[in-house]
Amino acid sequence: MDELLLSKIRLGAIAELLSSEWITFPTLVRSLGTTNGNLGAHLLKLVDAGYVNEEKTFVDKRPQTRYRLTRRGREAFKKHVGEMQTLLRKAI
Amino acid sequence: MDELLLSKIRLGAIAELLSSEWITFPTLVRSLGTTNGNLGAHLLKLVDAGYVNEEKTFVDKRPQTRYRLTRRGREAFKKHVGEMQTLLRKAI
DNA sequence: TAGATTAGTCTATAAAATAGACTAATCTAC
DNA sequence: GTAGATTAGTCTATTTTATAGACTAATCTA
Repeated sequence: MDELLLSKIRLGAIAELLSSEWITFPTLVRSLGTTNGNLGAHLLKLVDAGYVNEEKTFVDKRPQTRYRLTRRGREAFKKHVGEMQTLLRKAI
Repeated sequence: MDELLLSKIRLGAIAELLSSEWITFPTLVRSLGTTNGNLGAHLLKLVDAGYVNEEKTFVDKRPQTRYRLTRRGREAFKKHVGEMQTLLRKAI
């Protein structure tokens, strides 16, 4: 079981990233309804695990950090769901 | 998203309970490889949420606490898996 | 009766999540 | 140009949660 995926914020971030390409930090803060500090800590874990890529650039002379799901992150999420489904079969 | 189900120990307990009827406390401790105090705390949350029933009896003059998944717990787990699947569709 | 075993709770510690202060830079309006 | 507002993001302190193991109370074994 993937402990990284046992988190509301991290799962929410992955959900957002599943359907788009790059998403910026402030966009994720708003869509997840959390705070800068909290999201920053969670994203760091996802980056460290290789589940998301982080890219720091400047846009209009302002810093911009954006994130994208990696293949590895996508596969990890699929695997996680598969494990849950396997468990669920026992429930029916 | 059901925060109660975002826990390795609690998910593990539910996985055990999905396939059987009543399971005793020490059996769960052994199968989950955790400690008494830890499991006790997690089971308390599941009981408080109405996801599992707790029954305290005496067997051979010894106390025995055993647990069983409730319909509500089963449904909550199903719903949780369903939500994960919904997310996953975006990933493929 | 002494020591070992068992069930389970209680408590202290460790780890994780969270909020918001803080820094540094740009923008706006005077 | 400068004062105040805004933005991005990091850092730190606090709160919450998870965890381990001590502890209690009872039974069993020799």
